[in-house]
Amino acid sequence: MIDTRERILDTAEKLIGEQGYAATSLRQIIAEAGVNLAAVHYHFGSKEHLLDEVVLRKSEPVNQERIARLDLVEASGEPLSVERVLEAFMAPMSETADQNPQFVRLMGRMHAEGLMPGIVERHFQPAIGRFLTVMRKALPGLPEEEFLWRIHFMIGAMAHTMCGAPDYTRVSGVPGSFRERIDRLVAFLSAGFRAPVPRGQKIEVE
Amino acid sequence: MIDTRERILDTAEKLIGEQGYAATSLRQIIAEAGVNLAAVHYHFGSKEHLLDEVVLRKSEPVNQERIARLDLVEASGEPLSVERVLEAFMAPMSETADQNPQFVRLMGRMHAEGLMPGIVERHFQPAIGRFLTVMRKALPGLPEEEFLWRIHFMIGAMAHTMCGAPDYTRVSGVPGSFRERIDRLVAFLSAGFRAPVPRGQKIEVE
DNA sequence: GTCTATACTGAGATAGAC
DNA sequence: GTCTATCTCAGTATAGAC
Repeated sequence: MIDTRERILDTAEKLIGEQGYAATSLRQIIAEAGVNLAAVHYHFGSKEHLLDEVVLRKSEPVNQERIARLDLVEASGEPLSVERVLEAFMAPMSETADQNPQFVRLMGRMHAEGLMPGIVERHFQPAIGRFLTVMRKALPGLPEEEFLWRIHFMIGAMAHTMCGAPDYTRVSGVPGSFRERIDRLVAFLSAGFRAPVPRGQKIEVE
Repeated sequence: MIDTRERILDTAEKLIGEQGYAATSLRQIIAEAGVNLAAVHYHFGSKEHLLDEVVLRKSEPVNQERIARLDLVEASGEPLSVERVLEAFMAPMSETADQNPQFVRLMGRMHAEGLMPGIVERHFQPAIGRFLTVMRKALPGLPEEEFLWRIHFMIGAMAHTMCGAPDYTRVSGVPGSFRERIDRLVAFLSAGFRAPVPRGQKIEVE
């Protein structure tokens, strides 16, 4: 059989995006792809490694674009705008998302099943490292510890917004592009990153 | 066997907290609890329902406390402070977390395995509904759609901070209580909720 | 090198005796 | 209420045909 490997990848991407990783058995994938069970283990070694290849194929271009845009922002000269750095990191994701619903579905499944941390560690580290470097330059006055916590808050909000609960758009009636989500998120996060640093046990701003 | 049900619950809570839900088999739970496999299905129906009972036992008091504090804040009279409402919602979680590491571990596992959305839907809805009502009063000028998106961002940041990646505290050297995390998070989110609403395609603040 | 056929181990679930 | 025995289905491993 020609292209056994590609047919497994394509079918796996489709089924895992539709049903999730845990709910999709290798036997279902091989039945729909018309290949033998052992061929999966020959080409990929395990179900987990198969997933890795499926994700890598789609996420690699996004992360390349992220790094390219971050390089551009950094080269534009300081002082860097927090908004611009956030935009450079998030826009490639939203643009891919708006054009490729299947990719969004897949990443949403990964997030919903708690598989994102491992995937991020294996495939997203270079782009994230680049982002941290440039973002740090945009916030020179923020204490390092506070900076890291705020990055942490950002990651949570971003993951939940890009990968989780897309049904929230129903509320307004309009479908709602990812581009719009990102605009809202960037405004929210920029304000958060610029917030005064809390001191002492209780915060008494207001 | 007396107290079969309770012994199953206790053992399940311990093992799932240590190893995760998927990695803990019913056979391992029944071996350590000294009961029969079928007893689990008799008392709980399925592995999933067993997990529900385990989580409910621990999360119910936290959500009760949340509602009580939100009632207090609302009764204090308007205008309500965004910080106070956020504090009322998050403090019970951090206090329980700082006192009960096993509960934190369990919730962290739930989050890491993508089981939180279902748990939230089944057990946290009343407390969240109460929070939304009071929070809305603290932000009367914010458009409804933007309000909902910002709640969404908050949920993501909060889930990631309370349940995910506690190792981030290593960076600073100090252990870092949940109380401290909440203070930082409240400051960050309050600024985000008060950010200007983005209009048009691109944001040009700065 | 690629792939097929088949067997192995362990999971959750269930029927029915006691 | 509890337990024994059994069922189905999962991922994995291996032997050997082409």
